[in-house]
Amino acid sequence: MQTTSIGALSSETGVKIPTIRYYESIGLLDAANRSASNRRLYGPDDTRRLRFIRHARELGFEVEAIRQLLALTGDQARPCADADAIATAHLADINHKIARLSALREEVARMIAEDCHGTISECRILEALAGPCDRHHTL
Amino acid sequence: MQTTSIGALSSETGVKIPTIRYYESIGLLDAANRSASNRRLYGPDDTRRLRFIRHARELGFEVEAIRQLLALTGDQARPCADADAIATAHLADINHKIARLSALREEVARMIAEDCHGTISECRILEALAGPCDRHHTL
DNA sequence: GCTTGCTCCTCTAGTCGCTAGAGGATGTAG
DNA sequence: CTACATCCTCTAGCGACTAGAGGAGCAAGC
Repeated sequence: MQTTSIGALSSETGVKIPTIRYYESIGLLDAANRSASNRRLYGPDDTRRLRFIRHARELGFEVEAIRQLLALTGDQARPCADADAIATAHLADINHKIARLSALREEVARMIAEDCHGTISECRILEALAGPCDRHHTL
Repeated sequence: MQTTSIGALSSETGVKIPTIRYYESIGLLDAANRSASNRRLYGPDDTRRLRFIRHARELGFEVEAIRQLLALTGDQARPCADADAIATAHLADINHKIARLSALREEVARMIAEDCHGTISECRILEALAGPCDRHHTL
């Protein structure tokens, strides 16, 4: 049942070959069965699992969180409040990041808007980065 | 004129001591003068420069961008269009990150809203992560 | 059968921006 | 004089990969 090479798995899932090997090395993927010539062989289950991992990574879940989610799938009877908790914590984290980036955008945009009049010595961007108390000094 | 220890510089600027040494090692800060007993000594210029670096890092500028900004400050006559270009590129990057995180937030929020009814085997979160074509299989 | 070129293997080291720790020297206060 | 704080250098670790060396195997064309 295991006929897929690592290269085929890679193009099926969009995960690079070294990354697949890396996932194996950290235990996110089980060690693959090997062919007679020691090449890794994969089956459909591996494709699904790797797609799950990739998708979760794209959504910004950390490897540790993915490990937990995968562990949950091993226990069909367990209440999925656990998965919910992981996702909810992740959502809070996302909101936090967005808030910080938005504040940052304001600041950088303001910096650019107040731009300069020709030379570095008058540049508002560098002044803005130097901080409120340190204008007109050398860096 | 150079009387400040690394510890004092650290508490003045909020940059941790190992980080200051690290900045020196990568050339963001010049190698500090040393006391008779080989301790680093800093003056007000270092404090300003380090504050600039810290502020720019907090704003998410990468070390390489900061290096460029600092290089600009060395040439007072140069048009600050360069600084503007760096900041503008950074702003575009921030906007891109915000857009991606917002899309992500939608997806994770939807995932959570469609939550489960008791057990893992029915959990929408895990299904959502498995992707559109891979529901109801083992991972 | 042989060569060419692709894929695969393992292993090590590099990326970024720090952070932590070992092990030792020096400075300061009581 | 004894603590203890602060400093020094050096090495290794973090997360999540990525890149490269050096070698083996495999499939296709001649």
